[in-house]
Amino acid sequence: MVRQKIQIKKIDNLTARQVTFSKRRRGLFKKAQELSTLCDADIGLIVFSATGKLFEYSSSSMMQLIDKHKVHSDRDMDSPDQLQSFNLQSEKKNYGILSREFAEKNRELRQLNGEELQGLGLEELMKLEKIVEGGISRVMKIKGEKFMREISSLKKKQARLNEVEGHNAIEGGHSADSITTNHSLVNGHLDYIDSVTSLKLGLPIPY
Amino acid sequence: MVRQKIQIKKIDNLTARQVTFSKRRRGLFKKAQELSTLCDADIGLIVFSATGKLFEYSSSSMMQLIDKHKVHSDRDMDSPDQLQSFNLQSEKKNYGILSREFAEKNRELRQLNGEELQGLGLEELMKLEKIVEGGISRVMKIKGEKFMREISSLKKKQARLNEVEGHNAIEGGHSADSITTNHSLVNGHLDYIDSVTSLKLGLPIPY
DNA sequence: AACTATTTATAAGA
DNA sequence: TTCTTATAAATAGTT
Repeated sequence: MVRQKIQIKKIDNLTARQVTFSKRRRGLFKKAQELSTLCDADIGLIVFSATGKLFEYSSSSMMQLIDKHKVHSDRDMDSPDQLQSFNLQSEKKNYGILSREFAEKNRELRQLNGEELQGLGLEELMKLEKIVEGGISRVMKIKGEKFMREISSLKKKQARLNEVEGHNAIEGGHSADSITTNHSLVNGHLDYIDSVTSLKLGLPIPY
Repeated sequence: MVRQKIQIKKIDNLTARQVTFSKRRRGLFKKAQELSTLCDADIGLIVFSATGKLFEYSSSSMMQLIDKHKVHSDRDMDSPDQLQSFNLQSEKKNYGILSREFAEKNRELRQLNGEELQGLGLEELMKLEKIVEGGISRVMKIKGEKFMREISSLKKKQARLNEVEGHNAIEGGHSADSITTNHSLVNGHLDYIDSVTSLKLGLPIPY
């Protein structure tokens, strides 16, 4: 829609997805509020993020709205519902739903972990492999970035030490040559780690 | 907001209001659907027109979504509830526990998928990498075994065909030589597949 | 419904 | 997260 038109499909990059979620969520809520005001409509909007966080808007009361919705959709169910049996049923239903979702997530988790694979077909296995491969590459990418940052900070620290040592050396009468040599050795060592690490970790751009 | 910018207040003219309702309602539903797709969000949108007509959109099931919403909004309500309060409390406790476990599994799942990794330390990342590596190796092992079984059954089928062909050949007066040659070619072909497959799949013991 | 001049929303980048 | 900005999308008023 802007700097470039985008396809309406799940955004791959997590950060971009979160940013877009935040922006578009605001836009959506604003539009809902505007429609409600302009046209005197009763509107309820429920949004669960991928992480399960709830965002909601309601032009009146969400509870009332949901009840009203229930009436419209329940052209059938007309049990007498003694006392608060309804609430109990509802609680139990919630529990059942969550329980099933939990079992499902657990299964996914075990599958990603490489268990419970016997029942899957070749197609599914290959899809799973792709997913896990994507996962590991992301894990390794982040790990590599962390390594790089640590090494970079080590280098800076070393550079500062060298500087100080340099000053001391001059003050103490040592030659500039030895200082240079020492510096090179340190950098050489770290550069070696960098390249090896990059190779092993499959880093995006060797630092 | 176009030929002229409008104020966000109820539109006086009935016809204009109906037209705007129709246009903006479409826009709102489209935006909701886009957000759901782009950001993997679970969204429910309920709109009652001023005349009481219901319009709704849900990325999954409105019923489930409303139940999920109920759960989130019930982070407080704990009335004493005489009589069968025990069962209710117990249900709620179970529910709370399950809910937390669910959130935890969800997080694990996303981490295994390579998301939400920024907050983790080096140690944790390496542990995660080990887990995912274990996962992928198990996935590949199972996949390889499936391949092997399929190829094995293909071979058996081929062998039976050869046998039949052999009988026919003898009965029909063909030489045994040609049969052997044919058989070798078939096996050679399959053995080639086997070794390549083994290499690509990282099989435990090349069949 | 269609059109279109403008306003809004927003993707990408800082 | 928030701001900026170029561009896509939505839409108010008109036909």
